[in-house]
Amino acid sequence: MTEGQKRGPTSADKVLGVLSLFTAENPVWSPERTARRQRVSLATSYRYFNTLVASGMLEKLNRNQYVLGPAIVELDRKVRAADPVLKLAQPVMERLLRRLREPAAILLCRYYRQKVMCIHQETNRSGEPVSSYERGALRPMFRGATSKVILAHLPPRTIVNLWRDHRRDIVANGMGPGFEDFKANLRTLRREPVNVSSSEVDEGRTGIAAPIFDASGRVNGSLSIVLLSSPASTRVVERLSIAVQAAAREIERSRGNAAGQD
Amino acid sequence: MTEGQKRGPTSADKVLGVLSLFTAENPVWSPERTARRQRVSLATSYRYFNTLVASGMLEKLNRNQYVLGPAIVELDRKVRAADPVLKLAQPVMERLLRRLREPAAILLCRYYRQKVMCIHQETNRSGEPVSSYERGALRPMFRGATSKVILAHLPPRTIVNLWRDHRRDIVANGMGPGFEDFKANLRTLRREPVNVSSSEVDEGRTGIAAPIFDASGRVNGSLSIVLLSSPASTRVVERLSIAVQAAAREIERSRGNAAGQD
DNA sequence: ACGAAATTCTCACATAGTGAGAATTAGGTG
DNA sequence: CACCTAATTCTCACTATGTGAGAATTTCGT
Repeated sequence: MTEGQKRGPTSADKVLGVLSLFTAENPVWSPERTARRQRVSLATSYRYFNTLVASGMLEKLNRNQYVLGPAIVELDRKVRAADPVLKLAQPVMERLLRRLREPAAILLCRYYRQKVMCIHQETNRSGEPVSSYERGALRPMFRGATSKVILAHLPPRTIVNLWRDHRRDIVANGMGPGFEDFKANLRTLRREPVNVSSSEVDEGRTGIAAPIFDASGRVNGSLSIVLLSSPASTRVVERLSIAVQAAAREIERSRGNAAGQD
Repeated sequence: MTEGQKRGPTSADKVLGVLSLFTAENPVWSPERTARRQRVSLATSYRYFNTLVASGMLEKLNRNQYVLGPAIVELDRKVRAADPVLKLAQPVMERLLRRLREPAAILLCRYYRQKVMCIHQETNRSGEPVSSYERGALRPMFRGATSKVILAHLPPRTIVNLWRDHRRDIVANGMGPGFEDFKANLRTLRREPVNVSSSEVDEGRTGIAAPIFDASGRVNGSLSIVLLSSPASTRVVERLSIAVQAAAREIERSRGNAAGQD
């Protein structure tokens, strides 16, 4: 475990790194600003932009303005088409949703880079925002039913890494103060077939989540019901808990696979 | 116009090139197969895969199996969030759809790489496939209302390039046989505020499409209604034509922008 | 058509990407 | 649980190629 030689980022790393500068708040970048940010020359920055534009990952909007490009849209379609879990889950999610009377959303989520990402959302509230937790959106790992139910079943390696990197956050969410406490909390979570959490992510929302496992028993993600209105009666929660569980089982039954490292 | 020196693909080009190997039919690739395909050594191919996995663009599924990764999902969300046309169009599309009684889909499309790409689809047929023309899907440039209405308004440069690269296809779709004929056909298309085409893409479907222009008068894309059932009465088509036009205008009114080169 | 800013080009240099093969790791199997 | 094979990483020498500085050129708004 003695530090291996640190290898500098490769050229392609830096090119791909450009993409991660683009965010919802900052969707437009210029080669100049990027050059400064990445500590490369302006010429090099232009070279990066050109290869990214050539591949369609970026698109030139105007003179000095580049945005994320259409190749990404095309690629995401392929991701959807190739995702076996999504393919199996979607009809199950639709059916589950159709049984609900209250305004709600059904979420399919997965672990990604120490966070949880939404893969698919079905909602019965057409038009307006039920949950901003839509495909591609990330949520914290330690709050909300959707996340916690995944967290609880992550492999030990990953748990250790999470503790190493997010100790403060874990403690702040009442899963501390020590590593042993954290593990004990996860053990407790694992005992319950579903997790129910209220107002942990969005005020007033209640999440009811069940884990989805792959053929070899690893957590593949989670399926959850998000209720718009604050906690209904206990009986309703119980009914819905059984429903998500059943749906998760149904998805598992047709055994797909997907990955998830840290 | 004497050939400039051909510059070989840069390293990053080749790394990004790996992504384009992944398709719906062939969603899983190994470093080995990729190495042969790209004419690089196995070691280099592994290096490519590693940088792509590190960035999340690829994901290791199993031993020798890599698939497109979650970073793409995350990026597409940012693309959606940053797309001003989409943001404006979506509510308009929903409203338009709500007025239709017949099973239908509303499509928002754009030009991309000598093809037309779907940006968003709204449908009133929940569950089952109304149109496989969903976000990220590509369609031929010379068939279907959705495409033709964009084609008609592309800038001259692009038209020339299309003729150069797809003469055969253009002629096969009855827009030939010469370049002058092609241009004449486009002129005719431009005269009509909407285009109506039946069974050109999918058997039995009818598309009614209107172009969307940006602030400086360039085609930004198209808005179209796709009817599931074969051609209704002329009166219905006329009513819908007026509706798409109105919707397209409405989108334009709140002036967004987007790009589109060849 | 003009002028300023954006973008590409040139070129010499050294970094860093490359291939061949050895070394190591990982996963399935008996 | 240890083996065996295939997958993956590592080493290293070499040279291709990515890089920065600045000049040349193009682009676009006015």
